[in-house]
Amino acid sequence: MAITIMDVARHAGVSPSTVSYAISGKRPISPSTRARIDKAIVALGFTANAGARALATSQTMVIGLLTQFHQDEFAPAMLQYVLPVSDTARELGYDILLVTETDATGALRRVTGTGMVDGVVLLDVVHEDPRLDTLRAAPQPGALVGLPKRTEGLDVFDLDFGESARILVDHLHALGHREIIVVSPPRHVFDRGGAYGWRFRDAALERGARYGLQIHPYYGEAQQPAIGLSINAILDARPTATALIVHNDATIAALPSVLATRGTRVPDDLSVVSLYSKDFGRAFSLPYTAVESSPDQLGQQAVRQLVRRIAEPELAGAPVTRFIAPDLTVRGSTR
Amino acid sequence: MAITIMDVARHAGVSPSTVSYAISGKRPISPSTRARIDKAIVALGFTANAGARALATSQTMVIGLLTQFHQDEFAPAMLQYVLPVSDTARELGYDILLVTETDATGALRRVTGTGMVDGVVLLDVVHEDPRLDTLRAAPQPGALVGLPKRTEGLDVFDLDFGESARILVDHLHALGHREIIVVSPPRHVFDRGGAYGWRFRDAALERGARYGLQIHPYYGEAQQPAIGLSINAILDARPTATALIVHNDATIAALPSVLATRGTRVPDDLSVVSLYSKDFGRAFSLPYTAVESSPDQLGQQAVRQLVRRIAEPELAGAPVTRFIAPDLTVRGSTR
DNA sequence: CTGAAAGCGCTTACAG
DNA sequence: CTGAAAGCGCTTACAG
Repeated sequence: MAITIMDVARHAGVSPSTVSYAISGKRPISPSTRARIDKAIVALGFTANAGARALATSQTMVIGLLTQFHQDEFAPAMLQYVLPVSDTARELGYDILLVTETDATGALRRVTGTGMVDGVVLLDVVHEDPRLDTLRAAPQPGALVGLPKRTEGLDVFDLDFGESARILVDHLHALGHREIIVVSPPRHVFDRGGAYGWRFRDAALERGARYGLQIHPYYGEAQQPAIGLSINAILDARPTATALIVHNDATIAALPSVLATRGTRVPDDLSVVSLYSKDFGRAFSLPYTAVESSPDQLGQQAVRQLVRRIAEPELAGAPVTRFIAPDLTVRGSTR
Repeated sequence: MAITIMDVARHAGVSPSTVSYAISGKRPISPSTRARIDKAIVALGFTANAGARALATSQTMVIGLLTQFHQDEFAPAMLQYVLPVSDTARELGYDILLVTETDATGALRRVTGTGMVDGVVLLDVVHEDPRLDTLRAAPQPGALVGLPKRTEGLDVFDLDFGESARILVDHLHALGHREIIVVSPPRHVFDRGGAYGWRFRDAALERGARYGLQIHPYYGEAQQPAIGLSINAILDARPTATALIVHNDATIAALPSVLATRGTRVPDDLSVVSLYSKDFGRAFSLPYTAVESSPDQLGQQAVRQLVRRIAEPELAGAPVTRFIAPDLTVRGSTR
């Protein structure tokens, strides 16, 4: 049906292999032959069949993107990761197969087993992620966004949550705050093994202890109206606290309206700092001083490393675990 | 490298074709043969190579999902469409190739030309969408989400924005409101040809005129702080208006905080109605009576129709343009 | 500089 | 009920 390399060859009066070489540039072609081939390609509107090429080369030029949408997750945060991965992949010549199935392990087995992809990026990796065994057994390489318990043999990329917490505590400490509330992700994130929760919280506690600060850690909520109720309860319970560190997407997104309703002014009544990306902050109009969570850098680095491993396995070297250095953006929400 | 149908055949002591038939079920296999084949498949961990299968059958079992991310777009709204499309596709046995390139037309040509996909879903279709000519020329079928000017030969799915506007005007009219503000999408959405903008606004104006209401249409903004400034300016300019219809994702998301800051109470000082999806409302904790924008239904219907056209082209019939019937959810934001 | 041929791993008429 | 063979549309050693 569609037009093939045979059609182009006939039209140009050469053999199919010559057309193939002309396209790939893998061997010299005389100018006149090349011209005829180019003309034929344009005239017939030829594009090489991806399946045939994949079969012949064992390369699909497709990367699988494995997302996880927990039912209780704050959805708007996900797209920030998907887009940079997709854009970086395309820059490097790869397309993205988006895999959103609930049965993530089965899905991973499927896309690697069928050879649909040359490699995979796993998003939202948790402490004991069931996908990792499957990934290790797969013939294709993979890159993780999110730090699991065991990183052996895997390329891992994550924000440095510990350092992020220390930067925020340092910032508040330098301003003279002595009693600080920390709102973590919801409890179920900890239960599920989202290590970023305790990595951030524990670092904040430790740093606070070193300075002799009072740090009050709380689990946050993921949805309204629970968010508003919990913030109000926490602030009521800690009337002498002067600063709030929010490490919770849903809570920080709702915070402006929660505080406005409560009549709490930032930074006059309360200093607020957080951790979110530029895009997220813009979407939700967040005015808070925050560590940039850099989903674009994470996605980009993961894809680049993955492609390196796909393209030149021998040169890619030992597995890496890379933490993005946090970057504080001051927005005047602290006093 | 990976294990093939030949390996399975050898292991089971049958021919490769028999293995293929056993897997596809396209011809009867004796119980004992079938048992040996099944055992071999499990023992070797065989999964058919997708590229080879695609080449042999000219079916990839992949659907291309063409998204458009306008730089000024309100990103959190996009994922609502992506997920239902992906989930529905998987239910029907298809994977999703996610295409996010800025050069949407070129990308569409690429994925259809290489035969990477069996069909495509175009998201966020505008009035004069440059992708449509390419789609019409492609050998694969496509389904649109969003109504273009010319629908010839295409399957189109969209919310009934006209009816949505009428339902909201009717609702306010029945409550006795006589002067109503309508906030539309940003002007650049109209400029770009996002027909949902004027379909909604014009229907609201027409309906209002029929009842003898005063309807004040305004373009909304897409980002803070412009959103807050514009809402404040509009409300100041129309002090006698008693109701606000918001057809603008970014504005409705910011409205609770804008109104709280302003000291405007809903519904005591102002009745507010809008148009957004359940998930969107939950993510942003929106308390407004609204028409449900049903991205899940749109995505699902588009994929189902597309798969019908892929699987049985002759039975799929003439192209359809289908409008989802709007559904009002009353949340008590009107008086 | 170019061509003929084998092969990638499946599916599916064609035979029996 | 099963097998041998052709073919899907490319790529790439092998020859010249």
